[in-house]
Amino acid sequence: MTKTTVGIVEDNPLLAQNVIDKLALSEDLKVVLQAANGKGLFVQLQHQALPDVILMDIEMAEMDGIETTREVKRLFPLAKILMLTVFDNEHKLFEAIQAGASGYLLKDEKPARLIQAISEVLEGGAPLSPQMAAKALNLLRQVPNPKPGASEEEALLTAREKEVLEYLKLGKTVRQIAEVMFVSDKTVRKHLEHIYQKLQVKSSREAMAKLMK
Amino acid sequence: MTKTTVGIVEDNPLLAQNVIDKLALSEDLKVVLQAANGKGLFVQLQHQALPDVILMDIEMAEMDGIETTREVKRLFPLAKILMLTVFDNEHKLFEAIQAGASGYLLKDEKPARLIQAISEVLEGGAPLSPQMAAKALNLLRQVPNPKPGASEEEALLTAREKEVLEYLKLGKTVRQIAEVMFVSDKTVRKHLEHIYQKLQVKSSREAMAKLMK
DNA sequence: CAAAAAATACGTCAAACAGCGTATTTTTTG
DNA sequence: CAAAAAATACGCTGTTTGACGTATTTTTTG
Repeated sequence: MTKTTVGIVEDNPLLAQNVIDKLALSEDLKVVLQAANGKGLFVQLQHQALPDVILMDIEMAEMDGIETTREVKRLFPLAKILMLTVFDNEHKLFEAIQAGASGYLLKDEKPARLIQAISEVLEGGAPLSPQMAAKALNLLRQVPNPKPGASEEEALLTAREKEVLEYLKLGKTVRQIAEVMFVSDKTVRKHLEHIYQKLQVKSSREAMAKLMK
Repeated sequence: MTKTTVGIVEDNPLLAQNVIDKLALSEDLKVVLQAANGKGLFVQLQHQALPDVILMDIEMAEMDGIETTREVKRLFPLAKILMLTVFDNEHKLFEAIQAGASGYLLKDEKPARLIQAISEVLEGGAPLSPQMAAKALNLLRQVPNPKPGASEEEALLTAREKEVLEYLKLGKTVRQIAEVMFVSDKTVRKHLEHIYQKLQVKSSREAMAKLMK
């Protein structure tokens, strides 16, 4: 089995080392990237692959964790980002989630919990410390409509992909779409592949469901 | 230290016993109340105190977990309620949270996790299984309208058909729908046949397209 | 201009889907 | 109560879809 690659974005060297030490206890993890802030992260991502999981500090100078998360998700919609923080601030939690974070932990988590959280994220779960989960639920209860425009995700699609999606939403089959777009059905299927990838769904139905709310 | 009192509301005697067995592994817990549904719970609450935590099944006849939770919270705003379910249904999760649940776990949680979850709840936390947490975050990101829109053509459908259609609109596969509805996939297919006939469409996509305008 | 991204296209495979027939049990209704 | 409708379930068949991999051409962009 190949190791899970991990990236760390944290501006305090001591805390960064602390996290690295915790991760070192697992055989399956390998820290392949370390940066002190968003800028540093993007510089490094230009000549190396995206790690499977990124551990992101929230409080950073230069380009903070929220902003960085938003940008990473924009460029790599499938990126998995785990926020780490010392403060359990409800507003930050909300922002982080909106930005696309997959989980939210306190920095003093035990090594085992941190390692477990990483595998949870890879399996599609959302590791939250109980206090954070409580705040998340609280937000869900209170806010009847905290959400502005829905499909931030559609913006990730290329023009052609959006076009395909439009026809999909009209209930057309692949063949019908291919005809009206004057391309082969293979091409339409390839577009769909990319669309599903970006929207993180596995079927046309899921895609439609996601887009009609 | 005095023991934490626990109540169990679950209409399946086998599953209830299963939960009781898990809780028995902890010295600090004591099951002081057991009911098969909301009605039963309220009858018992008339002559005994509210337990520290209530474990509540979602799927129940008579008075289901969501409705019961809403009522319990109305009468006892400080009650701590942990939902237990076999299905990871996003809609139900949302409803449960709105109703006031403090946590949401799958029924097959390991004993240790269940016991831990109970203490988390008492400490103000919100234990969620990772899958549930992921769904919660998802809801937070794109706060949905859990309101079913009634159209003219939908009126032609039977109750069961409408139910199938709801899941279809959520992007579920036939298999997933069959599981949630406790019927075979053949039955769901048959329902779909009838739905398509009545809506005069030939595929799930067309059906969804027709319904989302 | 050179590199990167997008659009195009083909093939293969397994899973999912839709249509059709049939049939039993439950529920509703006249 | 008896008839009708709905819900349940199985089997069969052909079609469509989704997930891979690969590859060429066109467009965009730094």
